[in-house]
Formats: sequence, C-alpha cells, structure tokens
Amino acid sequence: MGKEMDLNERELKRSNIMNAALKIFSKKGYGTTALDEVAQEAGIAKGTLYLYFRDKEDLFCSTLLNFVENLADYLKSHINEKMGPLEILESIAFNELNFFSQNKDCFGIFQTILHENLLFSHEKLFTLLLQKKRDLINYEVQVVEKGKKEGLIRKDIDTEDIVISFDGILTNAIHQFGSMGVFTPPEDVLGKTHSMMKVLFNGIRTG
Amino acid sequence: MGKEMDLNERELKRSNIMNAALKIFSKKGYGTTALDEVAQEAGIAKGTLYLYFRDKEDLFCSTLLNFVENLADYLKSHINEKMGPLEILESIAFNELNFFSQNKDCFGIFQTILHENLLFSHEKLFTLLLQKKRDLINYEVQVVEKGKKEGLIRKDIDTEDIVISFDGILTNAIHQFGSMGVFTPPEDVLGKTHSMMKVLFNGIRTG
Amino acid sequence: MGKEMDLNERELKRSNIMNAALKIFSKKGYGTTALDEVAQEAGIAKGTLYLYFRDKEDLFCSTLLNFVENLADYLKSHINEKMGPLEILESIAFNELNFFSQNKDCFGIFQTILHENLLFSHEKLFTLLLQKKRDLINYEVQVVEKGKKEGLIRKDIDTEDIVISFDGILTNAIHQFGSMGVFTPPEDVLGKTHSMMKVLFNGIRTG
Amino acid sequence: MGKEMDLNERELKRSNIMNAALKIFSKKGYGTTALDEVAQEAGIAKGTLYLYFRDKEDLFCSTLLNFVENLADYLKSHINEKMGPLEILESIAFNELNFFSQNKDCFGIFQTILHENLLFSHEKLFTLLLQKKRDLINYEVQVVEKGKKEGLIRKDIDTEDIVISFDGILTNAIHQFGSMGVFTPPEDVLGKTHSMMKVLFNGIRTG
DNA sequence: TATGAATGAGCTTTCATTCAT
DNA sequence: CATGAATGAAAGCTCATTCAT
Repeated sequence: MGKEMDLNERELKRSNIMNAALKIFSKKGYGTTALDEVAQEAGIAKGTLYLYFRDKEDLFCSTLLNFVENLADYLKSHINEKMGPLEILESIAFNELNFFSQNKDCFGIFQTILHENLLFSHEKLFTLLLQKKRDLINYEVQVVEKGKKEGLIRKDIDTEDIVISFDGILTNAIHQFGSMGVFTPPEDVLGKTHSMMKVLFNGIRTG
Repeated sequence: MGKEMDLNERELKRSNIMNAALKIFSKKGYGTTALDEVAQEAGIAKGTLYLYFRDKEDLFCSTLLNFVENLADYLKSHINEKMGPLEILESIAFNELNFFSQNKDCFGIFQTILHENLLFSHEKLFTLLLQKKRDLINYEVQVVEKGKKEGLIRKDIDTEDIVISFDGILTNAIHQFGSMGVFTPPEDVLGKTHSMMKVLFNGIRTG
Repeated sequence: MGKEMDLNERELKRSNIMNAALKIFSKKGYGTTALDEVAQEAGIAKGTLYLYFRDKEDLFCSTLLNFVENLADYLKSHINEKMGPLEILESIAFNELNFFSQNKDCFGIFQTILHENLLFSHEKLFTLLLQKKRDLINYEVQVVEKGKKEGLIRKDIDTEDIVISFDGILTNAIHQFGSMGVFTPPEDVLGKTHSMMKVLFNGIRTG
Repeated sequence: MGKEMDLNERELKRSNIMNAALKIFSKKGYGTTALDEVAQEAGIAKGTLYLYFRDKEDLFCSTLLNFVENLADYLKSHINEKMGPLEILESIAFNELNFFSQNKDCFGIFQTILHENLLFSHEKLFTLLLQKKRDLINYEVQVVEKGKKEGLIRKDIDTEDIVISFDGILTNAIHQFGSMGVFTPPEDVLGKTHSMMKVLFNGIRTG
C-alpha cells in the first residue's frame, strides 16, 4: 500500500524501541521481561517489534550492543589526545558515573550484561557484544600501560589487576545510584568521582 | 520413604536442593531458570521441590539467603580479634576470592543478588536477604572506621567510598573467575589478593 | 486477527466461550473440568481463554452469572402485568422446564451453582452470582405474598416454605431431564408443567 | 510384623475414613477434594487410605453408597407396617430432614450425588450407587401407588410426578439447612416438616 | 499394617511468535 | 508497514498414587 520507509526513519524507530527495551531489561533482566511491556513502553504494538528485531534475543542483544556503543562513544567524546593517562581514567570514571546518573533507568543493565551473557553463547550478535565490552577494557589496559611507561603508574601491580579494580569500583559505585543501594546516591558526581579516584590513585593507607 | 523425617535429614535435603538451585540460578538468573533443570541437577523429581519450598520465589530467596549466610560464616570464621583493620579487609578479600574460586558455579550469583532483587519487593524472606547483605557491608564500614581511628586509614576519603571501592574491586575480581571472564582465573589466589589489596591500600600512583 | 476488535464482537466471542464452558462445567462440575476441553468445545486454543477471562474461576463465575441472567431474562420475558400470581408461578415453571428441555446440556448447572459456591466465597463476581439467584427467589416470594393478599393462596403456610417447595419441585423435575434421570424426559413440557403445578396448587390428597 | 486385623476392626476403620470423606466431599465436591484433607480429617496418613480403598473414585463411591445405605436404613427403621401411605411419606420427610439437621456436614452430598455421577459411568460401584438411589425412589413409588389404591391420593396425577415433587421439596428444604441457603434453617424440624407436607398434601390454593 | 516422602502425569497459566486484516 | 487477536509450547504447580521403611 505505501511508501517504503526511509532508512533513517527506520533507524529512529529501532532506536525508540531499544530505549524502551533498555529500560525494561534493566529493571527486570532478560528472562523476566515480557515483550508486552516493552511494546507498551515504546508505544507500539507487540507485533511491530518483530518488524525491527528478529526475536527477543535479537532485541536484547541489539539493545545492549547499542547501549555499550552509546556509552563508549560518550566516553570517547570526552577524551582528547592531550590528556594524560590518569586524567583519562578520571574522565572515564566521571563521565560514566555522569552518564548513569542521568539515565538511572539503566543502572541495572550492567548486571544483565555481566550475568545473562551465557544464555546466547553461540550467537554472532552476542559475540559482537562481548567484543565491544572487551574493546573498552582493552582501551583501559592501553591507558594504564601508557601510564606505566610514563612513570605515572606503579609497575609492581599487574595492569590486569588495575583495570579490574578500576572497573569494579566504577561498576559498584554506579550500582549505588540504583534504588536499592545501601548508600544514598551522591548529589554531586564530580565530588564522588574525585573521592573514588583518590582511593584508586593514592590508596587508602596513610603515610 | 515413609516414617517421619529427622529434622536434620530434612535440613540436609533442603540444603542439597539449594546447592543445585544455586548452581542453576547462578548460571541462568531467576527468570530464565526452569525448575525442571534444578530438580534434575538435584537428582529429584520436580514435585519434590514443593515439599521443601513453597514456590519458585521461595526457593530462590532461600537459596540466596543460605548462600549469603554461608559466605558470611566462612568469612567470619577466618577473622579473629587480634587482627588489625587492614588485616581484616585483606582476610575478607582473600577468603571471599578463595570461596568463589572453590565454588566457581556461584560466581554469577552476585549479579543475581544485586539485580533481580526488585522482583520480590514485599517478601519477608527477601527483606531478610537484603538485611544479610547490609550486615556484611555494615561490618566493613565498622572496620574502616576503626582503621581511621587507629590512624591506619586516610580520613580524607568517605568511609562509604572506601567500602564501595573495596566491594567493587572484590566483586569484579570474583567475576573474572567466571567462565567468560576477560582474564583467565589466577592460579594462586593469595598473590591475586595481595595485588588487589595493593591497589586499594597504596593506590596506583607512583611516589 | 489484528486491528482493534469491536466491543460487540468481543462480547460475542466471550459468549461463545461461555456457552462451551456451560456445557462442560454442567457435565463435569468445576474441579473436574479441564480448560483444554472447554477450549476444544469452543473451537479455540487454550491460551485464548485467557484473553477473555482472568482465570478458571473467572470463567466459571462469569459463565454461571451469564446463565442465570439469561434464564431470568427468559422467564421475565414471558410474564406480563395482567397475569395473576398462580399464572405467574405456572409461567415460571413452564418456561424454566422449557428452557432446560431445549438446553439439555445445562441441566447439571443447577447443582454446580448450588454446590460449588462455597469455593469462592470472597469474589465479587461470585457475590453477584448469589445475588442474581436471590433476586429470582425474592421475586417468587413477592408473587406468593401477592397471591396471599388476593386470597388465592393459603395463608396458613409460610411463604418461605411455599417457595422452597416450588423451587424444589422445579429443580428436581429439571434434573429428570438429564441423561441419567430415573424417569424419561417428558415429550410434552406443557403437560408436565400442569401435572407439577397440580401437585403444588391442589396437593396430592383426595377429597 | 503383626496380627491380621479383625474384620470388624477393619470395617470400623473404613467407616471412620468414609465419615471423614463424606464431610470433605460434601463441602468441596469430588474434583476439588484433595485426599490429603480427607486423611487429615480422618486422622490417618494419606497412604493408609489406599489400604482401605482402591483409589479416589472407590473412596468416593463407597462413601456415597455407605451414606445412602445409612440414610435408607435410618428411614426404614422409622417405618412400620401399621402406618398408612401418607404417614409413611411424612415419616420419610421428617426423618430425612432430621437426619440432615443432625449431620449438617452432609447437606452438600445430595448435589454431589446428583451431579458428579456422570464421571464414573462404567464402574460397577457406581451402578450400585445408582441402584440404591433408585431403590429409595421405587419404594416411594410403591407407597404412592398404595395410597392411590386406598383412595388417599389423587389418581389424576402421575405417580412419577408426585414422587419427583416429594423428593424435590425435600431436597430443596435440606439444602436450606446448609450455610448458603437463602432462608434460615428452622429451629424445629417437626414444624417444618408439617409445613412442607401441608404443601404437598393439600396444595397451596385456597378453597 | 501404617506411614509420609517421593514421584510424575496433568492441569493452570504465561508469553514469544505468527498472521489475517 | 502496523496491528493485536490467536496460538501453542513451555513453565509453574498440584495431587493421586506408590513404596521403602
């Protein structure tokens, strides 16, 4: 009956759906989420989901992939060549905290990414998702290595351990933004970031 | 089987089921886990589950509660009064890493605890579970406070931030033990722990 | 099917399902009826039932309510203001017998209404159902009272006893229409009704 | 290990179980009754039921059969050869009302007998049950026929219709004793019986 | 005999997916 | 393209029945 859809328009609608899906998957996890609810959140009919995504798994993986890409782009956009390694780590921390404090709906997605990933072990899309996650980590590894070379970061700790620590601190801090965290969410993200980075950079031990 | 069951025997069977459930829930999360699989893992019939647990939610919450209690007990059993605050943190880190490296099936349960908790907001058992988690964190808060009083820990970082960092580092490290971790599991947990704690205690910045 | 459904169409489909349900519930009672069979009788998939009814109990109560309403409407449509009390009772008897002789599937529903009502004591729908039943009985009470005032009905018997007798005779007669009745179904309902009413109106004693 | 059970003792235990079963089946109907509850009511283990009854159906039919036999025996024990037909009908009515007013638990069993009978169409036991019911009705038929011969009962009404009316009035009256009847249970059964029989014997029409 | 833990078939219910409109 | 009613496979849960003790 009608016109074919503009490619951009299609991409826009996909994006709209993924935003809704991100919200619901974040809140409920994969297995517990009903597509009914995603459709409702997106303001479309359930059947329409299948015009844009092959199936639930495709929607899930696409949503996560999209999210990780958005996050990575956001983080990269705040980094420039003139920054030193420590500055870069601080920037990543600040902007990641900032990103999530502005999108509180998504705080649960990290757990989903980490946890439900075994479900789809053999899917291309999932491999791609894992790759994206790895990319971010690899980038952090390079930054730390560079810091070591420049004599800014201790060489007696495995780069691997440093990155794990950095990511762990960040992830856990983000999680505290969620509704059921033990501590209250920070009013100023900047102060929080400094505090966190002080732990990482200077340790907690005195003298 | 027949004849009334010994209370201990009943507790033993409950425990057996919870071990199976822990494994499956850890791997799949709550929503995606089918009780069929739990029953099979436990070597019992599906209906038998309902002799020991009211429903799926009860099984889930009981399993998590039991797990957290076991972990807390394990950690406490390795702490004594003579240890200083830093030693205690190191002990918690070492033994928690150790616990999970010996129970690799369970590495996913942390995400489940953190993430799927919104599902059952109004259940007593779940409240209890949250309480247990909080207990552990509160204990860590006390240790850090004591460290500050004794002049061992910097007073210019919020205790809250320190605990978040400590837990984040640990949680993320544990997660790397899981099968799809970015890094390979460490052969010696002791070395890993020292490395992690070095980051926390001394920071990553040089001189 | 697609596109929003007409309200009348929805009501029609609900009605179709309730007709099937009436048949099966009548034959088997509540507890013994499997929704599989209802779906099959209605010519739809099992899942479709849940698009029109919340659950089995809702289907059951709705079906009974619908049935009682239909019966009441049918009976009322044959009564007019010019009829005397005895004529009205005879009309109710005749048309109720007639209704069931034309819908033999439903002869068992009375027992279901009477018997399984304790199951759902606290449901709104069920309260409504009881109310409908009561309405019919209250109407009969009024008719008998009017008959007494007009000097057509003996005043030395409790109205309550008269109504119980009237309903009992009718109910039992209807039940004889069922497949395992002791007596064979009457060929002419009119004759049967006269015979029944003769018992009620004139008693069985001679002279 | 032990003695064989005395036949009377066995019969006693069967009877105990059937009493419990009668209570529960009366309240819930066949399909909705769980044997757990019957066992609990009888104060025995669930498995023990199977030492006395082949299966649920056997328990159900045996219980009904036993009940009908008990009722019939009770009714017969109050009839003697000197009584006239009308006296006999009145005796049946009085004693049946009396029986149920003393065993209010059982008021629901009539519906169960009438309704759920189609379930077991091909069972010997069920045939037997139907036979017992028929026996009672046949006896009433004979009494009415005798009444007609003696000129006490109108010959212009089918015996069949008279018996249906008699049973219907009784059944419905008994049902009013149950908790959800529209009318309140009578304090004196004797008065109630007279009232009911007045309807049957003399009709409700004046002059 | 009596027990009650264990079983698993079968039922209720949910929800990803399809397809006629 | 969009819809949402319909589907049916699969999941949670119940309970009649069995059997080791």
